[in-house]
Amino acid sequence: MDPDSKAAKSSLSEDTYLAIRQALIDGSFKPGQRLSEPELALRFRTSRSPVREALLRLEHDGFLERTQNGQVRAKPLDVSDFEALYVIRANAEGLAVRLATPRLRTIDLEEMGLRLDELEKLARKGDPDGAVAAGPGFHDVIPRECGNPLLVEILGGLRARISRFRILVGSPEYEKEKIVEYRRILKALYQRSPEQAEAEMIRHVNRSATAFVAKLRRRIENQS
Amino acid sequence: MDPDSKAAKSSLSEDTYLAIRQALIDGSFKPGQRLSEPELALRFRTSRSPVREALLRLEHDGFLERTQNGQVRAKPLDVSDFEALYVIRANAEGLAVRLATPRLRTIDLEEMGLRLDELEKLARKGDPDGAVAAGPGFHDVIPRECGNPLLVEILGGLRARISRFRILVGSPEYEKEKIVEYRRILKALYQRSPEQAEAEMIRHVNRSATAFVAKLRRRIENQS
DNA sequence: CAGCCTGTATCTGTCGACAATGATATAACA
DNA sequence: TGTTATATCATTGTCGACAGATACAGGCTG
Repeated sequence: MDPDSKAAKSSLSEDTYLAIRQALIDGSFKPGQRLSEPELALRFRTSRSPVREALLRLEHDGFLERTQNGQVRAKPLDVSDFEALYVIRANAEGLAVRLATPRLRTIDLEEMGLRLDELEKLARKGDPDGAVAAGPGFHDVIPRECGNPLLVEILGGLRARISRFRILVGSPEYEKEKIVEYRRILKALYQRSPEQAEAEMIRHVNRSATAFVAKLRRRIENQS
Repeated sequence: MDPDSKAAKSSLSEDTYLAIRQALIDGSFKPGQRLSEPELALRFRTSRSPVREALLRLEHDGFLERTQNGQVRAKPLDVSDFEALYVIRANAEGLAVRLATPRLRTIDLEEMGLRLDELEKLARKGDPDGAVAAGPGFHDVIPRECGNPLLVEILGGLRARISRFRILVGSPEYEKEKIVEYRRILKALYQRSPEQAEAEMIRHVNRSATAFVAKLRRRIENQS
């Protein structure tokens, strides 16, 4: 069997899609930068057809935009877009926990607890990279068990689009509040209270977003 | 200026996309039916390239799915998919009203009130088609004013996917409860209460969904 | 020196072609 | 007659080519 069931069959289209996507997320392709099909085809050693498909998908994913005459550019990173994304994400993450609450097995909660302890340990040692790495792990258990594949897909798309904004502010620094919030969510899960878990999650995501926007605004002010 | 700013520039890709999409929604292409690129190219008098782009977009839109070897089929209509869609839609519509509540001008509320009166009048006269036509009108004012373009897009996609299920149960019949629910939402809007508007909207969408599922289940039982 | 016109170069949308892969129908055989 | 092997056929992924459209550079003019 396929060890990774999510893996689409390898093809030039798929590879090109993933490569361009990565370049957009890590900033190799800068916001606003124009991307021409022949150039990309040359860069990724393929022809225009796979590039075209990749660009089409990325446009649909919200990474690219088209000028009036079909030219493609990396979507600029506006604060307003970020906020629009995050409002929706907060709601979606909230919905995911709410759906997941009755479905999570005790073993899942224990896994999340362990990851949380780990995260806290790393944070105490002042290891921000480790802390960042452990954070998403916690976040992945919930969609995995929410039982709604479409929601998982939507959430994945939102998170990917949001992750692009990190090139503006660097890696996220560790926040003490995060652990407190995670513990609150976990507590609500142990109490099997969907409403409370949802409320805590939404609060968590929103606070995280406002912190990010504040950082973003500082950056923009300093640079201008 | 372009009278319809949403109108993508006319092209074979776009036309083919819209045509296939329509065929999927109105049932000309049946759930599970296989769609081959050469065949579609022939049918729409174009070459495979525009067809390929159209199929790619439709796959991303959730109308199509691919077998393991890349062949494309109209996505089957499962009750579980319907429920997954509707859970998300309920939340998204709720979010949309919540965001729209402080932004709606009185004139918008009056417009919605008028449409609602109209709807009620048609319903009393026993004109289900008219009632159905007036319903969505009410629903469109809110996203239009919610101030979040991404949310509008997501909602549009969800509604389109859901609308495909109508081929299973025929046109929706008029429901008295709908008007009551609309009036409740409108009342919350007049009171400028985002939370209440959201709660009423979610309730409305959820009830509508359960009614639909019930109808669907009856159909399936009768047919089998 | 600024603004306009024009020619050039590039890009996108679309097309047909080809090879490799996989499905399908057919025929041979137990 | 059921099963298997085979040959045929259709389909997808990828490529290069072409035409129309557009942006850009450079020269011309006031």
